[in-house]
Amino acid sequence: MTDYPVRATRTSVRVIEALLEVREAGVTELAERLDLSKSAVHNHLVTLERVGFAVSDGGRYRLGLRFLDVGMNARNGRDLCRVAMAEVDALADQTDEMAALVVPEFDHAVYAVAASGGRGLPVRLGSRVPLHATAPGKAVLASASPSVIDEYIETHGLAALTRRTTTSAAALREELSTIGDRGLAFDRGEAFDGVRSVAAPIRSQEGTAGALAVVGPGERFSGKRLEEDLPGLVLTHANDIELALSE
Amino acid sequence: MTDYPVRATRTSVRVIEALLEVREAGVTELAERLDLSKSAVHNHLVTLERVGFAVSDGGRYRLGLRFLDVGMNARNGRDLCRVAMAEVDALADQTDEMAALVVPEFDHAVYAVAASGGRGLPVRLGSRVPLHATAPGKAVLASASPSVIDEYIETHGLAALTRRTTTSAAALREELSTIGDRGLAFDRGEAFDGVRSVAAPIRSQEGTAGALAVVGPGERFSGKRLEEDLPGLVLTHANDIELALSE
DNA sequence: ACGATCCGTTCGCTAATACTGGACACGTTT
DNA sequence: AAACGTGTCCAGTATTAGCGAACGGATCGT
Repeated sequence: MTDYPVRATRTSVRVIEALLEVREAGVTELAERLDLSKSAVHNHLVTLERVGFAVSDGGRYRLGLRFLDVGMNARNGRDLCRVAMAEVDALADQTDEMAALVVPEFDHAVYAVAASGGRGLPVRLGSRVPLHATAPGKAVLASASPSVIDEYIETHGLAALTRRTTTSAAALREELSTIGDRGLAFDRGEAFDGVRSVAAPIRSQEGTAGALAVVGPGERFSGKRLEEDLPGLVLTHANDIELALSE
Repeated sequence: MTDYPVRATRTSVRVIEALLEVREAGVTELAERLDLSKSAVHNHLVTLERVGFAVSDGGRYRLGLRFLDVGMNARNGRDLCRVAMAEVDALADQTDEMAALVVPEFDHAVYAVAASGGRGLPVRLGSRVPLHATAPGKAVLASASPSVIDEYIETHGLAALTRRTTTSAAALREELSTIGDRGLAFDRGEAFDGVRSVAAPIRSQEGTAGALAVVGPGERFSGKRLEEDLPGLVLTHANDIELALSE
């Protein structure tokens, strides 16, 4: 239990995390799972319900949709996300694939905006993936300074998500360097088997703010389409976002 | 400050709500706004950051995208929402308008699933609207017992959001009755000027669980399309959802 | 139909802590 | 260079978070 200055808040969050896992639970079940007294859990649940973060339904509790509200507001509160929405939509439309804006947070790549182009794979908004195993993640990482990259590798390691994940620090550094030069990153099944993606970094005055990506199945992401067509579209829209951001 | 059993959690939520309003703020600004000491706010912010609910950027704080993650998980954790996603997509596709699943929570209508059919109006996921002024809201309300309806009217009143909002209790009760009979609700600019919608309740074994709706501009929502075509599609998909839910 | 058993909730109690006010360190500004 | 502004840290105390036991209501098995 590393230093949480406000312990009660940490406890409430633990309750939230438990509800995240089990979807729905009673007081007793949560108390056992969290190793807390029933009354403590009850107090937290009542508080969470009062603020809309939990809902009770005849003794059983689940998470409230207020999280959706806050999450969407948090996202829309960021200039980059608001600006990127139209471009993500356009990219999804033109490619007929899933397009997304990814933003780095706590050393992870977070899907902040997504649009499924009809037949595209679904990507859960808000989901996190490691920076080293996905095209947008690498695009973001590539424009960081070498020392930051080293630190990232050191603290997080390079976990193998699939057989194709880059797990060698040297190989990753090399790849990041070429990504930085071209302004384009690829992922060929490195995070999920059979899922490929193309991404371009979005740069603002204070460094790289995120990445624009197209994600799709290996069957459709190959050959000239993967090497030229998709990269061209991604680059165009990434540029548009950068332009819209600067003014 | 009505009874919040865990006061510290309430305080953290107040910090979150403040950040929701101002998007980005420093410790001092938040302390003034919340009438708390700087150190207290600082402690809450550090705790919130540790759990991913806030991010600091050189002294300034904003909400973390973890809210998006939790919110999406909370939503997908509900059978109704998961089942409805495909139908909402299909409805948006067929109508080329914004389609949405609305779920009641804390006496409000919450947009839980949404799909913009290309040219549809955007609806913010997680946003709340009063039950009495929107088609899906009325659809949900209509299948409640008369006593529940009376209680709702008594506690919330019938605020006029536009000139067309139904503000008379008698008129609302009458309308709800016909909505209950037909299984269809309409909204002609009652919540937002120029915005109309058609909705059908989704009924499960334990009452009405939500409503399926199509939302669009008055120019396209009129005549036979509003009266027959859209209602037909909404009813069909609402039925499909009920079916998928029951097994 | 009726105990037995489970659950959510309530109620004191006490050790732990959330908040205050003040001091510190750092960056920018005047 | 000094005067402000900021975010962060520190000690003290009134507050309270969490515990354990008891209550009342529902559900189960018999």
